[in-house]
Amino acid sequence: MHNAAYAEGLKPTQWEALRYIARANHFSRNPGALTSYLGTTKGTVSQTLHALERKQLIEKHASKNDRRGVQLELTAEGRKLLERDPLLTVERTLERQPRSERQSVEDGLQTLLHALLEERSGKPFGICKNCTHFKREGGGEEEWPHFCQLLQVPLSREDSDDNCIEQETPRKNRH
Amino acid sequence: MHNAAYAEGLKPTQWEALRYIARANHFSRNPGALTSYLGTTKGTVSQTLHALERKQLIEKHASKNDRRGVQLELTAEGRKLLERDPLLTVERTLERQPRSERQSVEDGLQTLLHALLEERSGKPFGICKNCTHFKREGGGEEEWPHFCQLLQVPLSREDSDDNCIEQETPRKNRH
DNA sequence: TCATTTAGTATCGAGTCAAAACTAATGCAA
DNA sequence: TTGCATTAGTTTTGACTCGATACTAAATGA
Repeated sequence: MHNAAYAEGLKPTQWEALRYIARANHFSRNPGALTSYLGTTKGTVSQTLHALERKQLIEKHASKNDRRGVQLELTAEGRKLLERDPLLTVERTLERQPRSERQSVEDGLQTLLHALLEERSGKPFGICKNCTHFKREGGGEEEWPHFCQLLQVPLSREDSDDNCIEQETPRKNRH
Repeated sequence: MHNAAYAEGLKPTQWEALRYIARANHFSRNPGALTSYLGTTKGTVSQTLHALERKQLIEKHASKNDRRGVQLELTAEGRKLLERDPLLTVERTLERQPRSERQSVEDGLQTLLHALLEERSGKPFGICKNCTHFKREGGGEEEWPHFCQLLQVPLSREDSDDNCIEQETPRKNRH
């Protein structure tokens, strides 16, 4: 898999960053959140983003609230390249397995991931709307129907379906 | 896991190479076989081995039969470092799972590995003594009890238990 | 108001990656 | 036996990752 991740002239980390941006909600679409997701350093991420920018796969915009902040967005080209993501092969292979077998692999890997994260004191990312801070229909407006009680901001439908760096789920099976 | 593989001042590839050398039988303990295992290029492997040599974790010896060849061996230090292999964490985590769950993860990943190898036209490596060319008790001598019918050479007990680049198993479940 | 914190960039040295050019030994064939 | 192709491995180059360190500029807070 490491090997496959050198496809299309990108490096493994560049693929990871591209995937991240595609799936992160807009609070999480910045260099800082990506740094925490990748578990690396700000400097490295800055360079990776610079490389992706040169390849015209992403764009950097100024953040609205914070003039230091950078908002990351995929370009059309970036979105298109993700259709040839080498990781899709894994997905397709898994989909060819019988449902029960696939399920047990997924469960096993999920457990492994959480154990590894705990040991490395990393933070799991998760879908916004599964979060303890998510308040359905708490936003009021049509375009921003939901609400985040942690950040105290209304949420769009898209934000709710994407990954968030602040996501917190009540964890079962902790030991 | 990618992240964890930067432990102990080594890079992911250096760990892979170290592990490989530790588990390969002596026909396979050379730069060429490692290149094929890693699915990369000779040049890259040459540099990685050079780095490991500088760190005194491996040694290069002249090959007996072929004066171009290089025989790779772990140093005592290299062997010792492998006891702190970051991948051992994964092993230990898996061992904490119930047997049935662990088994299904292993089966799933095995399937995934073969599918991926096939797609990338890579060659699976395997244990020498499970090979179609392996002839038990075909060597005659005490120190070299077994025999490889492909390479036409006697095999030591250690060689038989290790991975071989030439390994071929009669595959079930091919589709 | 001024010091601290936070968000991100720039630069450094070690190392990976593929590609290409290289050396030296081995095989093979006329 | 010569001579050429093949094979094993090294070296170099340019783009890039990685952590560490030093930096800039904006935000925060006492």
